[in-house]
Amino acid sequence: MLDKKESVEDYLEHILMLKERQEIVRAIDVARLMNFSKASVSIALKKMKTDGLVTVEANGNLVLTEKGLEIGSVTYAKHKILTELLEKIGVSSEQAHLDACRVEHVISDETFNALKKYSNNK
Amino acid sequence: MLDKKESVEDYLEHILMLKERQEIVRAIDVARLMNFSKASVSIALKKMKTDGLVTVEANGNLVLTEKGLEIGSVTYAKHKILTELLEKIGVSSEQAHLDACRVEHVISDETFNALKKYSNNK
DNA sequence: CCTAAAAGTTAGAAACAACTAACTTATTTA
DNA sequence: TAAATAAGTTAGTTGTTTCTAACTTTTAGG
Repeated sequence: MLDKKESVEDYLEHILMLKERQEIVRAIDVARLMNFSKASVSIALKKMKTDGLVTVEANGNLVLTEKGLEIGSVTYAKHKILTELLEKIGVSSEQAHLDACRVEHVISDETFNALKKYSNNK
Repeated sequence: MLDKKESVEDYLEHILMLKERQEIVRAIDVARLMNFSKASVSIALKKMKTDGLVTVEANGNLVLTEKGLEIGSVTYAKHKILTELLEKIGVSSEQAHLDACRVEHVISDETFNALKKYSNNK
């Protein structure tokens, strides 16, 4: 019943978040941001490398592949729109963020598009 | 990372759905509705009995305890509101239903209340 | 340059929730 | 009522993702 999808999306998204504020993003940065052990991140990255979602440069810098970027950026976009919408209807910033973190993994493209459209029409 | 919460909520919610259309709800009905094996339902019910969420009558009828009813009805209420809202913004009925099924388990009370309020104010 | 700290990996374990297969118990129906 | 069908349980397995502990590798400071 449970997806592996969710976990991968989360990793990719957090890598992108880190990329917004630093050029070099290493496994340890991901571990700290997500509050996971280095071991968990290492294992997850191994799988994501195998699946062609990420590559690692000589200095440890994580680079998303086209595929990884696609998944990660869609997830991140969902996150932003959801947070925004929740805040608009009165949810506190922190809670909106937390809920968006979970909801972003389970909404369909159809719902995402509808939300995007709604968000634009204010 | 994944909650057991989600699974329990789902079972309780589906029992309630069945209660809306039939008086006697047995394990087999839950299994059919949720598309799970009898074994999975049996194990889940065992735990839910232990946790004081459900009781089973002599004829196999499942009865939610106060606690079970509380959790199940809140989940079901979330489901209904989410489905309604998604449909309102143009998501197809089927997809709205599917997404609600997943989102309902991960939104906070704060978000739920905000959505309820928003839903009432049209 | 060499040692100490930081980063990364591997091995092994624990939860959790689903599954199949095989079994028991209960209910129908001929 | 006996046989067949339906319902429920148990045992054992799988897959996923996290953890800790111990190890190796890399990086930096003195």
